[in-house]
Amino acid sequence: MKNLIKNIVLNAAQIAFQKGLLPSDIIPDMEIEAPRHENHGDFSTNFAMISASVQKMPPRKIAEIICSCIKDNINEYNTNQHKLDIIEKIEIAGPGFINFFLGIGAWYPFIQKIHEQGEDFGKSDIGHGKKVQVEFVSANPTGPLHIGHGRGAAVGDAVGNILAFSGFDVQKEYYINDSGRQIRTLGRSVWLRLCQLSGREVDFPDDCYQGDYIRDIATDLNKTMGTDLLVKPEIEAIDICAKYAADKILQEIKEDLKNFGVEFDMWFSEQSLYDSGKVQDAIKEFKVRDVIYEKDGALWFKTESFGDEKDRVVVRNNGLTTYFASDIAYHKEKFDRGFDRVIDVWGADHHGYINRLNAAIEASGRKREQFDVILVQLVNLLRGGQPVAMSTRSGEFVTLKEIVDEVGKDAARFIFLSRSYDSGLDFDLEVAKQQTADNPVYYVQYVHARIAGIIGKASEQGIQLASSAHLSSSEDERISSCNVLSQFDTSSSFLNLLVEPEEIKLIKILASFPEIVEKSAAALHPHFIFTYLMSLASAFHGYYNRHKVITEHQELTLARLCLVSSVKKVIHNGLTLLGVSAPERM
RNA sequence: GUGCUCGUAGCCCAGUGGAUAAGGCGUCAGCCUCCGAAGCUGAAGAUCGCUGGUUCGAUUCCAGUCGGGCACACCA
Repeated sequence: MKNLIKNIVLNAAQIAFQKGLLPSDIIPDMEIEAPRHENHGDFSTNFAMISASVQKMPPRKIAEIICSCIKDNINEYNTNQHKLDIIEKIEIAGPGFINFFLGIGAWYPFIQKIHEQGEDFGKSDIGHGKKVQVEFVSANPTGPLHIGHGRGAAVGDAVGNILAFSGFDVQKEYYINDSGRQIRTLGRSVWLRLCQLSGREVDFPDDCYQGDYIRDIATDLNKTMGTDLLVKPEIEAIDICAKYAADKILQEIKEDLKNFGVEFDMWFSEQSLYDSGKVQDAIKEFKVRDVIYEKDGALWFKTESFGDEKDRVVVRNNGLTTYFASDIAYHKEKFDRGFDRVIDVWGADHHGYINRLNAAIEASGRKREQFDVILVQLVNLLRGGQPVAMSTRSGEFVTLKEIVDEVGKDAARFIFLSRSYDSGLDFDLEVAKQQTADNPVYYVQYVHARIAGIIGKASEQGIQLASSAHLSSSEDERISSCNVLSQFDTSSSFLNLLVEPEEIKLIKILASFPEIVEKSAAALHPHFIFTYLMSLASAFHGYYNRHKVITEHQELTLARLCLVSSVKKVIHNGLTLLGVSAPERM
């Protein structure tokens, strides 16, 4: 629809130039937008205002010329199968806006489109099949996932879904930090607990992992191979403990994510980068590119010349590589695997690493635009308005699993995606659990279930979705009103019976879904979908309370069933992008 | 101290250059003999932190300033 308006304006500008009404044929990049206020029309363009300087004319004058050219040709646009005007009125307003008022006939085709496209409505190809990798969560396998990981998981997963829906070839990946000191610390923590279990007197230092899950793992290990382990040399025993524990914790992380509705295409091990020599290869490559130098017995990467505040060490003077070294190798590896674009989702506390990683991307010969970091701000966990005390050091924290168990996957994900990840988020367990208006997930899911109820009721009354639904045995297909549409759209234009303001408003919102998805994909902001779903839900509830879908008048009933089942489909599509289910019953 | 980020109604928050700043909570007043009240309608509530700049136009971009959060290792 926006494109149509744009073409109309472009066309008019052409004609105006040819007729000599406008001195220049330069067309600046105009915007077509849906104005906030209804009395400013359905679409509006700033064409006249941004053209003022090139045309050397006042904006309102340009707007008048464009409008008269459009009006001369208006009949070209006003033909469709509903025999209703598409362009009803054009106005000049304010400083030079050209406002388009569409006739209701312009909107009915969207209902048909939604029914034809179903789960594909909203899809686009703006990604042109580009390969994109979204890496998220990537928590160390040294302890269970907590609420912050949950937000990152919800954001990363939704961004991946939205990009895939927009024509990108998306891979979701989890980077496993299974190398380095924290894994050794994990091994030591388990081993010390194991020693305690066998009755040895040992100190349990502060820098070890304190959580109860360490004891549980030690207990397991004690049962299976406790005595064998205790006679081994300490270093070897710690190594075994580390492997066992990391593996076990990773399995639990996978399980928790699965229960949270997140599935990764790839689990990538940091250790594998060392094993395959890729970390050393990357360092060699950087030496060849002359972006690495030696100082004080360490190797430094010249990140400062790529915009970082200072250079960074990649190999320490004790010969060990830093975490940054494997990160360089990992990101080089990502692009070597053929991704055109790489997106990392990080906790906001890591923002200090963006510059140095950007440096690594550029030094590897990639463009900075190919790499995005999504910084997800922290989550404050509350219960009934009171902060829940959490301390990693003491090992006392609420895990993602506990949250999902308590409030459910849908409520948790929806709340995580309800705000921009740029802002901190208060997550109140009591609110998330309540089935009240405070809890937005029910507000939206309720629409879906309510419509399912209406369609079921209509079906019971024999209003027909059922008779035309041929022989389908599945309930979903039986209640689908696609069949109704195909039965009617060739005959009378029964959708014309949808004339209530609330109905037109609903269709307009439905029609804007593809644009919202596109914006959401371009900005990498899933909460646009959230906001959209809330406004669609609100419009539906308002409509529902004012008008009956099932009426005495059969064609009107069918038209309304088509409308509400369109709403149901779009709600479903939006919720699916966010990883939230759309229940038939609640 | 340096860097990043956020300041919008009593509280939470949307709005990535446009016209009269959108919702929700809370408060007040209403709506179920009727397709699901997990819903709806109405009222009150905002100098968009402050000061400048860029422009036809700034909540939005830039600079400065104040306030909150975070980060500033040869740790991961």
